[in-house]
Amino acid sequence: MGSTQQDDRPSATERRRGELLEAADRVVLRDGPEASMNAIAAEAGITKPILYRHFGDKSGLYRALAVRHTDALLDSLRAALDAPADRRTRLERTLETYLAAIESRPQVYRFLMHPAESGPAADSGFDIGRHTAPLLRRLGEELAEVISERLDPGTDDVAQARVWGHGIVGMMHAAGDWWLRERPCARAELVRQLADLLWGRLATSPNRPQGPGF
Amino acid sequence: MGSTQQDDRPSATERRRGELLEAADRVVLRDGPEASMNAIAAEAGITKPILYRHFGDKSGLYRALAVRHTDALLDSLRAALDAPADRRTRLERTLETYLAAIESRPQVYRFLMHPAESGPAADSGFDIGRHTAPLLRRLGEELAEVISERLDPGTDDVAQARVWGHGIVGMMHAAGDWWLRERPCARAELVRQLADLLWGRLATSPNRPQGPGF
DNA sequence: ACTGCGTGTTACCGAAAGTAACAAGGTGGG
DNA sequence: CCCACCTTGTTACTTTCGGTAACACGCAGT
Repeated sequence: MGSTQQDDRPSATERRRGELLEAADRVVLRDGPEASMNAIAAEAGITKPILYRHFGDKSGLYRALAVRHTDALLDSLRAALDAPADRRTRLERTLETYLAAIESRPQVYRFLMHPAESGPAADSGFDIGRHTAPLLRRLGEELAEVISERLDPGTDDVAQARVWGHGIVGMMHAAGDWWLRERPCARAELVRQLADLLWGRLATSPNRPQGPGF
Repeated sequence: MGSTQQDDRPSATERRRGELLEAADRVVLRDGPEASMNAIAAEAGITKPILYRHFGDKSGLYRALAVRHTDALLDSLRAALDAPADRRTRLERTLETYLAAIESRPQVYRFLMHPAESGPAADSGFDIGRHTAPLLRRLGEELAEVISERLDPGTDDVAQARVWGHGIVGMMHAAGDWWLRERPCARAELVRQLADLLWGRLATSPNRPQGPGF
């Protein structure tokens, strides 16, 4: 507090921190989320304690790393989500953007979804989902915002927007995860089928003629 | 091989294994997924090497544990999914069942979703999602089966059923995870809103009158 | 020149996964 | 009767990794 410097340009420390993050990024993308702090330090050309001075602990480093990628992905998704197009087109573009992202850089995707912060925290309280990637939560909230901005609030509760936001994001995530592993179809096909699902096709599809009914 | 015994009743070894699993279950539900093998062994009244003889390694133990709970949950979900009722009712009952399960035993839920198997495997290949809980995959396949059983296959590709299965499961999971953490509404409310979403309400809801349009 | 501060080091601690190597108890075959 | 054999159990060890203490260099500003 009280620094006369406006610090618009990064201080030396901040630049160093950025360099360390880039080194960490290289290692994590090469070795996966279980990369050791020693390996990261070695890649950066230094030793462990410096990492700890900058990031506190491993979770801190990983959080900083995740924020970077998450911000980048969120930016491109926001663009697709806010584009001036009709609802269905925007949905398809957003799905497309997400799937293209996870397809082109699966290691990043894997890291973001599985931070694997297995700290010896010995937390006695069961805070569910402390390990789940914050990316999905942020995305869900973001989408909820867009939904409640665009949809008539009289349509239903405002809470509906948040449920839908998280629900849709979860659908996208799970389908994307499965698709990335099994590659059962082209990306465009997946996009269309998910959009169809959200467009109410589940409700209107006919039953099998001779099936178990309903 | 070649045992004349039909081994319908559990052998002594299998019974022991079951006891160990129950002890592990107690510890994991008390301490979370980061419970140490020592702690589990202590709870079972024995020492580590025995656990390793029975389960190979920590992942093995956790897998065995997860299979138990997953099977139990899948059984109750199958019941709701296959019940003789109309499509919407079945959907709502299934959502209800799932949410009730994760609500009543959040520790089990947390364990199943975050196995945290951080083995020193040093796998050079990036098999995405090796860490994700198999529960969701199994559930997705299960639902896909039900969908393709019941829906007219002429409606669209058979592949559609799998996309929808995984997508719907992901929606349920993400919404449930968020709901469990924030508790923004009653369970029945959440069920209704998710069902509405899948019933095409996203497509038919009107825009805000003065909003950004579309 | 002295005082800080940020950067860097080596050397260590503690916890946890995983692994010998060895001991004890029961069981069937000679 | 006794010996091999299998299962259960132990103690004691290695390795790896997250995290920390203590110390050393370089470079501002006063």
